[in-house]
Amino acid sequence: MSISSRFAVGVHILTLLEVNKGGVNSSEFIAGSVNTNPAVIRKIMGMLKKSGLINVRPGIAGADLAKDLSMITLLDVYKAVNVVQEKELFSIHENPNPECPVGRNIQDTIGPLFSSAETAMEKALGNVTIADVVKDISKKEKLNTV
Amino acid sequence: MSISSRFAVGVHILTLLEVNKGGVNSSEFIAGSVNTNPAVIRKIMGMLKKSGLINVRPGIAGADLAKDLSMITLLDVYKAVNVVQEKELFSIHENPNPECPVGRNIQDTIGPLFSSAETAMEKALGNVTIADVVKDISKKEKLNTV
DNA sequence: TTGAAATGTAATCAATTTGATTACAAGTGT
DNA sequence: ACACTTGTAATCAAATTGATTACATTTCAA
Repeated sequence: MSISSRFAVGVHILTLLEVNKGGVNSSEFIAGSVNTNPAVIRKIMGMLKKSGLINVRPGIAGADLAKDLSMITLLDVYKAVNVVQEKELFSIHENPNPECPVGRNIQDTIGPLFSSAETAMEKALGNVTIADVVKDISKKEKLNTV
Repeated sequence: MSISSRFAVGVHILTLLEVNKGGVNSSEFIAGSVNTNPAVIRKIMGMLKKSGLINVRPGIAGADLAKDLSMITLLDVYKAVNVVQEKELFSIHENPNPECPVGRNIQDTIGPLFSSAETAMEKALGNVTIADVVKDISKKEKLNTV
């Protein structure tokens, strides 16, 4: 299984808010860039808003970043869109046999190990910001334009 | 979404093969410890076998480890049970708008970033072996027995 | 103040995945 | 020959995803 593309879309949205900050970033406009339904965008924007990453208001078209580009990490987005619940990247089978030495301990033993791996992944996400994403896209655009 | 418990069950199986290496580790016995259906165990064992982690033969009851405990990492198990396809821990939305600067570059930009995070996670899994798991369970058992 | 336009949010739907279950062919040893 | 086990496919309910539709609520301008 893969982690929901809601995460990638969240990054897309934030990036677009910056790149198109001169224009009106309505859910419909963003949906056109992402290529999905405006309602999907609004749902994700609601999550980004709830986490304090963007400003959006009912009735008013458009949204913008609530923080500096360089202060928003991919981890912030990842957490915001709830693609994985805390400590649940890896699921562990429930109700193993308590009468078996392995069964009665396996959960407590691998739980922390799985958490460490999950944390390592999150740490990597925390080292990248939306500013980095915008910068990379700018670089790619310049190369394509030459 | 969470990664399939097939991974956790895979670790459980390998651990049990060691802890109960004196006995006959049939799919039925293992299923009793994991608390699931024998067919589920056989399917996972088939994957572990295909990756060279265990020995199992048709018609012959039981299985055993094909390598030294300390030479089997959680990453080996993770790869063996196919819970996540290569470079696909994070899914990225398809068909973003090619007429938008963000849309036409977002995939190539976040792809490598997501891969790095995925690799960080895998590296953490690679640092732990089944021997470590067995050792931890032994420790817990001794504490419980006192 | 009326109406157009946008956000917020819920409900529904098809597609996909998971784990459980059943069934049975094929291999093995007594 | 027979009992037992593995290998494997098919089926099924439950859960999740993303798309879609619908509509209440909010805002602002005419």
